[in-house]
Amino acid sequence: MRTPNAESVLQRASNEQNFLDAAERLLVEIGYADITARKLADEAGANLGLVHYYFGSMEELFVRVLERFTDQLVARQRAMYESPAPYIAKWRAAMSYLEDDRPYQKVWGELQAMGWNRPEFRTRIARVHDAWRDAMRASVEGALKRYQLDHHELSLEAWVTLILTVNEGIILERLSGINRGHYELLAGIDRWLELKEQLESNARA
Amino acid sequence: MRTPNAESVLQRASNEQNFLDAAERLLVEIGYADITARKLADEAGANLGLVHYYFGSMEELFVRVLERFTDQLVARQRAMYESPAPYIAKWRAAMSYLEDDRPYQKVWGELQAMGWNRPEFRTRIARVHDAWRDAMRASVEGALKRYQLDHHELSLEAWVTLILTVNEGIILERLSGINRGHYELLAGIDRWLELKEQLESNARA
DNA sequence: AATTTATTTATACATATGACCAATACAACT
DNA sequence: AGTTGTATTGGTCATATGTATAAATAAATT
Repeated sequence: MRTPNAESVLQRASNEQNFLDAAERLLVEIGYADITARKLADEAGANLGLVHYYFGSMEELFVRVLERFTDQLVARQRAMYESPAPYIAKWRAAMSYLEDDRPYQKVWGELQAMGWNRPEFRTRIARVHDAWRDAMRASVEGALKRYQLDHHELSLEAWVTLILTVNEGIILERLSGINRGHYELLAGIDRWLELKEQLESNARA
Repeated sequence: MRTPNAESVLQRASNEQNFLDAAERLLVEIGYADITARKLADEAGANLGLVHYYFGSMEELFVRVLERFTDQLVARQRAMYESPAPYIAKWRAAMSYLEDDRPYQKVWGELQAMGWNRPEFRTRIARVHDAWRDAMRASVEGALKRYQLDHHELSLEAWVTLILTVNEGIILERLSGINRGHYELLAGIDRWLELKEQLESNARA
């Protein structure tokens, strides 16, 4: 008789994570379309047979990759927007992610592209978008009030959509190696936010 | 002796277009990753051998799809922005494309996703983005002057980037079945443009 | 130590794939 | 009609792929 003890359960989990890590690296390096069970085992430094021993099928492996990645993504977004920092700080934090996390964005892009042709994936990706949207809404609402933009033409939902789509558009362009105008737009928005912030703090003084 | 006459040259070209059309349909229906020579021949209603006879390889077939599609895309963008219509009309034309051309957008998305892992593709896609940007610049510049936005915080390049990335973000979200906030944002921008347009025409009167 | 279960390895297998080719059909020109 | 180059067809081939499995190895419990 042999029941798995705590240690071997941990070991098993760690081995699975090793495969998921390898899969993400391959998403970055070669994209989802060229990932095979053999390349994955190779990248993970493990035996081919383990892919199916652990995950049952490549399909299931990709589901696990998607689940782990999107869970992390949502957690990160929530953490960022839930902080009590002023909106401009959050904007800048989001922008620094945009700069630093190229591999992350490639993974996200590949997973989205997979979703375009797999309904199960697509619905999960749509849920992550919704979570992102929900996480940032309160923060944007506060900023609109603080900067007195809430009586303008654009509704809160419209502002949130604007911010989200600009972000997504920039990420998408970068995946194609396009950078033109990005710095100018982001710097311009930064200046604009700073101006609003100053106007507001002057008014309060 | 037999030299190909005009008719058979046309016939050949038409057969090739038939394959390219079939490839685009498959991009929409199943995505680039699942397209095989056999599925393509099937979709085109032609013999498998012809794929290789006409294009030499699948790789070359995809290059041809990319070339034809991007040429059409650039031509369409130029035609739209070169018209003498006021900016709000161009914006509305672009928005109606956004509504009507779902298959077009799926093809464009798939080609971009292919580009993420194929440098030759990526550079061509970047060129199309540049062409889009160049085509709209003069038009945006005119609008900024007309609506007296050119002395604001955002430079011309920043405005162009803003418009482009919002468009791309919306398209990207739609590919994942996401529509939240799109109507509100687009309607809000439309109202804002209309307001600017009215202010301007009143000032002139 | 013996037994039982979990893990790992190596290999096998049916199928799918891109590429290729020989044979045939076809159309144009002499 | 005969010749010549093109278009089309059906089939072949080597390789790659996902999955399965039998054998080997390791580890825990009795």
